[in-house]
Amino acid sequence: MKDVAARAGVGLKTVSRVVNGEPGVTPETERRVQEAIDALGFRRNDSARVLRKGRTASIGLVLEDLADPFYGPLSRSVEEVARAHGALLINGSSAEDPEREQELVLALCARRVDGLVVIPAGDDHRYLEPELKAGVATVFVDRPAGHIDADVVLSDNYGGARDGVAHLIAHGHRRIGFIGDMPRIHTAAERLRGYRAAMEDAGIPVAGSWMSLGVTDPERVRRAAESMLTGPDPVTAVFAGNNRVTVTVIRVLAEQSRRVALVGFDDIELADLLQPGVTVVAQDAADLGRTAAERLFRQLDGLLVTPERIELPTRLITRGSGEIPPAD
Amino acid sequence: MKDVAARAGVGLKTVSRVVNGEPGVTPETERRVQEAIDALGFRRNDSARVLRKGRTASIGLVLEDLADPFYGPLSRSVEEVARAHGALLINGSSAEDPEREQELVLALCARRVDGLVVIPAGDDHRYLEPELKAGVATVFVDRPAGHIDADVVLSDNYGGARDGVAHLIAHGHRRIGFIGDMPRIHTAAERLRGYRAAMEDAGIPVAGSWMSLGVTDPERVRRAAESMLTGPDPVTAVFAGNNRVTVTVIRVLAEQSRRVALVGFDDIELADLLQPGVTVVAQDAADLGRTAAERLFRQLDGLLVTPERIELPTRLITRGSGEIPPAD
DNA sequence: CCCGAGCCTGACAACGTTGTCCAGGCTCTA
DNA sequence: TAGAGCCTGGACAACGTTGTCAGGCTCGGG
Repeated sequence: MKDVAARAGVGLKTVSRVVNGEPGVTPETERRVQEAIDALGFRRNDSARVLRKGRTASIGLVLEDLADPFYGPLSRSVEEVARAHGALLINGSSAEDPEREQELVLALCARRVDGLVVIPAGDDHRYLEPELKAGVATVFVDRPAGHIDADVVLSDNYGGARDGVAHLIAHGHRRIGFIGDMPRIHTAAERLRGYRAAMEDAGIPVAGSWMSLGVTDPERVRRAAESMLTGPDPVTAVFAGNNRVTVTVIRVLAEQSRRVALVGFDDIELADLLQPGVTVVAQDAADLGRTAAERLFRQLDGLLVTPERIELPTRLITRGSGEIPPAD
Repeated sequence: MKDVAARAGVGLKTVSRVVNGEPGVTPETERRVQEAIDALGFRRNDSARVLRKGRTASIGLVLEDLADPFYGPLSRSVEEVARAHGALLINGSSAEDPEREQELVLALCARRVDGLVVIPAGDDHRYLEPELKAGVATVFVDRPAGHIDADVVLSDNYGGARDGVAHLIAHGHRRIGFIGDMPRIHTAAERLRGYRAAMEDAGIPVAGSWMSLGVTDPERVRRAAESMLTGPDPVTAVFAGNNRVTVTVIRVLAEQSRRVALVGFDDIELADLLQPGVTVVAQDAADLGRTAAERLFRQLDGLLVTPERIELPTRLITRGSGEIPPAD
């Protein structure tokens, strides 16, 4: 900027005025400055600007895995809202590791992002307290924060799972398997709770062998599914706790001779083209992201004070696999 | 930091030393400083640090759409490499709009990212020249840069498409349709070129009605597919130019009474579970991202000078749909 | 006992920008 | 023609950090 000022023969502040489109500069002067800018290929240094102004016009998004088809649309919708507010998005994947989550969040705070959208991996976020006090707007998504009071936007995991399982029960199933992630993950625990509630509502006692918790890699999901299908008290239907589990279960069911019903949590692409189509409890990832980001910016505008918990509904999409009758 | 220094009763520089783990501080002093840091919830301001040191330890990634299942893994692998180098990733979607691409890239440059990974939307990148001269490391991915000399990492779109079409020809097809994106997009043009080459190699003249270029939204892809299936010179096989086209074509083919062969560019999830399984030319998105990011950091280490063009191979995965014989 | 070496520590400038404040010149009116 | 008021432009400090350098202290050797 100094160079530009020298070349244009004006003061520093005048260049600043031109760069920022501030009023009070003669067209003639502005032209000279603009010329110098183009000639020197000058671009304002936003780091210095941030230092002076205090706002970075950027927000951070910490999620589990950018490559997961559930988080892609979520991330995109957060980005859209950020863009509408003139902010950039810094992205980080925690890989479901609480330590890595904390490391990422603190790195983002050190960058002085204006706000944070966090899909928590850990269950204790007291480390964020100084930052919150310092004014970093924060919204949690998909799972609530641990031990701190903050905004959170999530899907109705409990209700969705309960409806999905009730759907199977309504089609005559009584022996229904559940395969989900570790119950330490909020969404997984809620979905399990929904499963149990639906079973209890129908007066069906749940056998321990029908539930598989904490398995998530394809190989172990496969073994879990096979064992509940061939065990002493074989299930006639399976409720899959998330998109990755669903995909593996589909593969296992395709190999079975008898027909087994399936309802999965999370929609998956091409689910309607499979034989049978896959019945799912769908949540709207983009809507989660949008809602969270909008709330974040409302915080930044100083319009919000009390943290709130927003729950978005899920939707049962019937496509065939959930309507298969029990084959005892 | 000033506050910390005051509270610990030491100089500014001493606090800086403690924060950065620099040697030359008595354990006793360090303890006092650490205490003050904890008490005040101090966190180093990286903006100021950047301003002083000149490096931001962050890189920018500009792609078309974070929600596209092709870019998720790519983005993730770039992030992994960045993480390994202690850098954060700033993400932006251009929505295939050249203007928005430029806007994003320049915003990232103003933030003084150390490097850029760009999946270009436009075909003229001369606007980047001042930045390149200023030392911003840059690698283009998936498509080459326009009018500037820069590193680029891409898939063998031409070869992949040629092989895919040749595969259909080898299974007896002669009337093969091609549905792809606008030829102004490099990948689309290359794949079209591969299609033409395979046809020419086999001595098959291509009818204009067999090609649909520039359609990309589901509705128009559907119409294009239907018209080449029912036209005067109906095709017996379709080559789909990208993942989104493939998905729509699958839907259309599922409605047909006769069996039509299909090979798609880009792998899609669950492709193996459909009836028939979808034969595809797969490119490795994660590998593209990783290769590009690694090259970026080698640039940053000053190890590279001459821009290079790196082409990664594609892989034909046969699953059934591409092996259907022609039904004349 | 004195001096030099070596270790800690802190003062200060600088990074590039913007907000504040003031000066100088111009116009317009009385 | 003089004074008031407006408009343009520049000097300067400050944002929070780090590199440079110098000062003061301790300790050991002469």
